[in-house]
Amino acid sequence: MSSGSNQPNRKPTINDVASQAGVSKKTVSRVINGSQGLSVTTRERVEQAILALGYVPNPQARALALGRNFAIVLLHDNPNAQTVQNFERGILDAIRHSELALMVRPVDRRSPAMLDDVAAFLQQQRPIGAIILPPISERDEIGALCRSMGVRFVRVGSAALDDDDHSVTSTDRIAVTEACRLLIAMGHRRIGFVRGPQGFRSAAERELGFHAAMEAAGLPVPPDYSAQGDYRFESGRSAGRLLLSLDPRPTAIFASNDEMAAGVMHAAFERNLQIPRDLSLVGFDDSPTATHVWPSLTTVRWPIRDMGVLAAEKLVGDFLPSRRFSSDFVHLPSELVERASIAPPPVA
Amino acid sequence: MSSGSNQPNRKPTINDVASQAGVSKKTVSRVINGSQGLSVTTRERVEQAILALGYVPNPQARALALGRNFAIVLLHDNPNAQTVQNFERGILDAIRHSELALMVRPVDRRSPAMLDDVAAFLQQQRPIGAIILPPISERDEIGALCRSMGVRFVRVGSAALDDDDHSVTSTDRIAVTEACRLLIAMGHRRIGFVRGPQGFRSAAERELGFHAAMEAAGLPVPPDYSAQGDYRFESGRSAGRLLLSLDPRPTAIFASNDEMAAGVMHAAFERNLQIPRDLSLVGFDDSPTATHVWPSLTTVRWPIRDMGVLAAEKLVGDFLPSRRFSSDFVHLPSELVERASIAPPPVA
DNA sequence: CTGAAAGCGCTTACAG
DNA sequence: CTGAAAGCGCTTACAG
Repeated sequence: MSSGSNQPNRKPTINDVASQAGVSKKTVSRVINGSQGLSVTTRERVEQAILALGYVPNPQARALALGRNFAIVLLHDNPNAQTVQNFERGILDAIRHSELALMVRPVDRRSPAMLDDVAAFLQQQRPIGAIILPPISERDEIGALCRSMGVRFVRVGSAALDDDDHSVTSTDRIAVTEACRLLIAMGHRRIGFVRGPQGFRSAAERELGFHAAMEAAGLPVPPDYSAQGDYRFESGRSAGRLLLSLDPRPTAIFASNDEMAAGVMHAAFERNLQIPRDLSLVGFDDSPTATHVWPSLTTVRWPIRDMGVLAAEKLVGDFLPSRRFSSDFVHLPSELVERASIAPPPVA
Repeated sequence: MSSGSNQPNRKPTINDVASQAGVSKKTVSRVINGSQGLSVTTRERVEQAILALGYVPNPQARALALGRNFAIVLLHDNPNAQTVQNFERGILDAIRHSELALMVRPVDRRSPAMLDDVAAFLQQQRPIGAIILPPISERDEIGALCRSMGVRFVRVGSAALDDDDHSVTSTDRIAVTEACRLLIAMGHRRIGFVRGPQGFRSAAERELGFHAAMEAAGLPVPPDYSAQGDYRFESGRSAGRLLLSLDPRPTAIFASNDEMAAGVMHAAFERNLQIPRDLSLVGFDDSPTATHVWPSLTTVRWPIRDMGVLAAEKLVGDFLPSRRFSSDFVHLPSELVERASIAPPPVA
């Protein structure tokens, strides 16, 4: 835990650049910040001095002067590690060649002090902006909080949660409708549904997609063919046991995420049912689990990493050297991935 | 993207506290930083003023004055999202009630500029310290770099990578030996092994654990009963196909992580082998996959989250209000988790 | 045990 | 188009 020794060649500061270029440090500052209205000659001279000295602006000093940290914060309370990690990757992809850093801040959705915690954190760290993941992204108060604090923000979700400048959205409903339409086209009539947790917008959207497909096909949706889950494996197994004990039992089940689909698989195997021969199964997320289970799981790919990129670009596009999505982009498609877990229903 | 409006009651600064308490700001600074040698009366007066005003030190100003950011950075190039996420959780658990923030920095192991990138990042962000995950934690240069820059660091790994102040370690070798001993005790004689990627210390440790168990039991380890993998699912499937085509084929396989174990399962099912009836299988990590596959996978729990806590406590214990591990702690046990994927070998 | 001065490395009005 | 002055909110020697 030694502290730094005084390096012979200390880091060059804005003053070094200024004297090297023969200008004031204000002018150097203008170059760093890409301000308009500088003579080309001056700018070039400064840029050369910056290069020659290997000057890099000190983020701490800028942060103090600006009252803003050159960082963006990822605010989340998402229980799924893979999901969070993929968002992180996407954000980091986007800011890789920028001067921005990523800070991570998990919050506790159940705590009554959650909003105060977030407020205190933003007040302290003063990031340029925040990217907010579901499910907390779905709470309007958190958008209001960021607005009132002058912190940029983007809310990520399975449906539009805010205006286009402040939201990034996947098309879960459409994708689920498509998946169920495929099952119906294969001949399935009794399709079970495992719900996501109550109060989650993603869960609601996926259920709406299911109902849309069933209605369009004129198929009934008896209440007992839907079972409540909470996005976790255990809840999927319980839901599967329930649905598979129905008579007649469903010939296909859509689970609102892959973890619950894995739980349904266990319920099926417990009853010696084979997938997809006796039961077709579709999940949602395209998580590693979907490829690891046997048979591999047909699922909907949730474009998480791309959503992370888009959210970061929307948030701090003006700090990025390049971007992948155009600035008015909002919706990223969730897409069906066909694998081995679906087949036509058994001929009764 | 509105910028902040001037709030009627701006944040109190150290000056406000100083005048409220009737002391100099230097004294306030001393209280904030817990310096020795202050009269109890003075300290109490300052603490009351801090409470009354709701004062919180401005991290940006401290960072500039100290030349240190009140943050720790997680440096990693780990391909496994779940692993990274669990470390993050552990670190965040530890620093929850501190003034520290967590920054995440993935790096590219293959890039020749990797060390320069890390150096530039540390130079810019000036974190208090860095927690370094495997596999890059295994490179001694990265420890040397942190030392030379006066940045605290802890290297996490499956074996001691540095002195006790700078490393947190799991006991992979012992745990794998134990797992294999269990297989042997069940009656297995031909045990296949799927290696992790070359050059990874965790992979080497796990293989050493396997060999130790086999040797202790006087069992041969024919070279073709070991197959190369890279910790990814596909490599596990390939390795499984190879091992299961041997004659006589192994009655049990140890895969160096769960993802590869899932791949071996696929290879077994492709050949219509049943697990554990025809083949016993053990993985490593206790990742979600281990519970999601059917049959659920016997595996070794890698104590990632605890390692994250311990690493953070070791790194910045002096900034934390409380700690879970004593400061001289280094080794955290990897433990066997018995599930449904192992059984005695088929009676030939 | 406590304080006045100077400084960390930037940026923001305000001039000219 | 460019600059001198003041300030962001802390801490570090140096005194006393």
